[in-house]
Amino acid sequence: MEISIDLNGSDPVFAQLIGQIKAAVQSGALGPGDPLPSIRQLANDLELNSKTVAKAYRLLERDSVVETRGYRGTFVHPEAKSNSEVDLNAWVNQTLTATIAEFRKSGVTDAEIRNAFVNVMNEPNN
Amino acid sequence: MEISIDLNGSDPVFAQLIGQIKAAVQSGALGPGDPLPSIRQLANDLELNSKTVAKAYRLLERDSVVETRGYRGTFVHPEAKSNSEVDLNAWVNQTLTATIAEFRKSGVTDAEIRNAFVNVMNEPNN
DNA sequence: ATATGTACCATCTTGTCTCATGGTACACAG
DNA sequence: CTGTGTACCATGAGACAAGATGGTACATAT
Repeated sequence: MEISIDLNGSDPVFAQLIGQIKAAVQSGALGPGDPLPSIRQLANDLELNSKTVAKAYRLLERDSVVETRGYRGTFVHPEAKSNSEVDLNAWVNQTLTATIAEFRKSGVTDAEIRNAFVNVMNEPNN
Repeated sequence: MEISIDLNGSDPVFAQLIGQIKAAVQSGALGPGDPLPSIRQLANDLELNSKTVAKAYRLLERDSVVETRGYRGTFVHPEAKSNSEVDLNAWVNQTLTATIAEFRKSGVTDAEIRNAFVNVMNEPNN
């Protein structure tokens, strides 16, 4: 499992980590149950902050590509391969595109859309 | 038609202008066909930049509260009263609230939602 | 002791958007 | 020549968030 990080790239580091691990899963380089390097270990190898690696692992676990077993470490999820193909962000992107297109078609200003957006995001609701 | 602007308020100036003109329409102080002060005139009276007043007028016309007749000036729209009750922003707010709630329910991070949002807003599509 | 993931505190830089400002210019009509 | 709305150029201040960093601490189990 070789991971290379481009600090000068436009993609954030944590996203590069996610992308490369997902790619390794899909190519078969990483199989179900395979152990991943520990957060601190990987951070040390790549000379990154442990919080950055932790962030990538946290998101990978939310997508069920990775499984964390407490103090025992992090492992590839049994259904990692199929789960790594699901793109939550693509769905969010499509939905937002359609919604915003409708707003604009109705004459709503981009500034108004952005304004409403931050209002909704910052509301104490759920 | 008396308009007072609070520079220290949290609401932006152009929004205060819109609000007060809509209020004047709903109270009957301004009736259909009544002329509004010209952009430069009002800007001068309130010691504002003409672009700020122009912004307010532009949005009022989009909402059909006001009618611009080219070089002749700006006038209250025939159906200004009913149109000034329609709240475009409320619709945007409700729609976004529902959409975002669904995202969150699916485990999407706020940071991811925000990221997707700015991507969609900045896309060169229409 | 050592190592696991995780949680909280915090700072800093970078980037982007809003709001409001200013200047200049145009076509139009009185 | 003056006044209408409108359109471009541009800039500055302020707010906000992402990304990444650092330190400290915890319960867990070997």
